[in-house]
Amino acid sequence: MTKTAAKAPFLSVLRELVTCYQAFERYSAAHIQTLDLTPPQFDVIATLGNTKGMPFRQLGERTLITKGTLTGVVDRLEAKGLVCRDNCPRDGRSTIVSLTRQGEKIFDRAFPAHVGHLRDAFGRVCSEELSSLEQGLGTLRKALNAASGKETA
Amino acid sequence: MTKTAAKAPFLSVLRELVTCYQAFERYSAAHIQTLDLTPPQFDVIATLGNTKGMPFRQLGERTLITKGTLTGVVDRLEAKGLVCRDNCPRDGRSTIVSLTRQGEKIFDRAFPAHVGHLRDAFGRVCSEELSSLEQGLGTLRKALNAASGKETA
DNA sequence: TGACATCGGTTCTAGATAGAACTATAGTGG
DNA sequence: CCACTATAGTTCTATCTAGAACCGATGTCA
Repeated sequence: MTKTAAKAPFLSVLRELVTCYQAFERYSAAHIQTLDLTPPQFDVIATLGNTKGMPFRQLGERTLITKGTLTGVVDRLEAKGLVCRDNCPRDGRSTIVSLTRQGEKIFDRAFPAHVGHLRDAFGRVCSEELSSLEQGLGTLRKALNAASGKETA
Repeated sequence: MTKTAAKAPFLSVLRELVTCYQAFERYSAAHIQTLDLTPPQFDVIATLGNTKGMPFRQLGERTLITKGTLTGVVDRLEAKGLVCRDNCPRDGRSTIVSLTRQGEKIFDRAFPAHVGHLRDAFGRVCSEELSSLEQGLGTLRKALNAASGKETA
């Protein structure tokens, strides 16, 4: 009967977290796809927008993509002509990634459109509930980090 | 300036959803890894536990893994000797996946342990907050589904 | 200044992912 | 009973993923 394990009450929160996240991913990805981009590719474009470019390391921190993965994502964006790599004059190890002219065009068009798309969904939830949700998620995240011994807050 | 787009208030909820989900994934995966399983593999084991097996289709619905992906996951579990495929006597198209003896042993050991691991984290959050979180996530999920025109509720 | 640790990126490996095309079986309507 | 359609899994393609091993450039410290 897997007695204590079977129906711990928190498992339903867990399932909701997963399905909600997946619903968001699907919703967001469906729109991004119409731009011929993948979600990580869009993430990179969105992060580089309105900047003069940044090194790989920083780009990875902001997009939450690990460096090994990021190399491939940037490769494909470079192949599409949307970003370019340049040597960092200050540090011979470092590579600066920035949007090309064409990448900026995509950003200017796609970013506001995507935020608008998201607003269509999030706007259906009242702001009190959103802020309570944000707080609850923060609490859970801190609990997860604390439990994994990292105390990352 | 990407005026309307730049700092829509819901973007912070969004970011929290993503980071919280990732924190959960990391926390959960770290434990599962100690069992020499990947998260999807564990999902399959957990779903098959205490059942007599089920067809691919049903297994995919429950684990939220699409069928093309599921084939590969089951392949690897079969290679490890934890699950087996059998022809469905009722339907020649269908394949029944079930735990082997060894798979059941893993399940009996790993499933309660994993739930306990999760409880270590979720137990740090009071149950009122958890249920409020569950409700907020549900609301958002419904909003996302509604906005994508599916009205899936 | 020369040994050594560190850091930024790339490469490699194994696995997961969705989606589309494909195969074979099952059910359905004339 | 035969054509047609739908369904269950597999295969294929392109991408993403983390993590480990690697390589060249930097920085440190003795």
